[in-house]
Amino acid sequence: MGVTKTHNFTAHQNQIATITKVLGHPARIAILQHIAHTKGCICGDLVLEIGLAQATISQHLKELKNIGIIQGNIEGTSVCYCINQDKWNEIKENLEAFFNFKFPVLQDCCPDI
Amino acid sequence: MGVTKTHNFTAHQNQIATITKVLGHPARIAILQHIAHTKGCICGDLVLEIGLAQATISQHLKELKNIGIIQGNIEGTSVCYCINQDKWNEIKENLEAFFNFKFPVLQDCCPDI
DNA sequence: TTATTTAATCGTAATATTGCAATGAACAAA
DNA sequence: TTTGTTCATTGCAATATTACGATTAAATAA
Repeated sequence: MGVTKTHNFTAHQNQIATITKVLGHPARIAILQHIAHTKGCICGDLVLEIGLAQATISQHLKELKNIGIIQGNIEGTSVCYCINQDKWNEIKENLEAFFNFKFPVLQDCCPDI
Repeated sequence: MGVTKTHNFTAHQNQIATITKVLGHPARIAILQHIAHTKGCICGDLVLEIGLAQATISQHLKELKNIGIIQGNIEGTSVCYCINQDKWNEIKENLEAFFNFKFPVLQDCCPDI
């Protein structure tokens, strides 16, 4: 146990959960914000900015790369990370679609009882 | 070592991460969708619908309650869960604000190199 | 009262995540 | 070449999460 039963859920449910799971760590939120604001930056910048060990930052970057929201270009000994804006927008729209569910008007919690 | 360094991050970063972390499991996405579509339902319904044990569903419901996105009303031996629409909208706007970051026009990844 | 129903909680096992030191790989500079 | 720089990967320890059986608690029904 401890293993999520992915097969119990729809592809869409798993997709939303995969994305939000990656977003579900403050270091990764901070990394996204920093990269977005600086138009790309190398990993070393993030170590100073965020205050976690280089290995830890590298691991968080890997997870962000996994869902495609960032990409890295090698530049000599550095790596330049930046936001993949297409993927960013795709994820944004995906979450918006989830949250834009139209509730029945004036829904109460258990109104009949 | 397995413990997130919350103090390294801003309150806003932690807030976004807390919310997305809770959303980051397909069972919880499925639960939200089911509750939203049925205008509230008891826990037993979810066990049948989702195919996890009652204890597991109850645990997921607890996490959703923790961020306030659902609420439960006791009705005899049952509990009626429903979406807290105010909180739902608050979370929605929170995530939208995060994703509505305006990137500099025509940003390339490392355009100068 | 004694069942029955329903959901929360407890206890536990399996697995995942977080974080870091150490190491490795690739390149640049001397 | 050797040395230094930068980031990825490995290996490990600590902690968190997921899942479930068993139990408990609370309300209802018989």
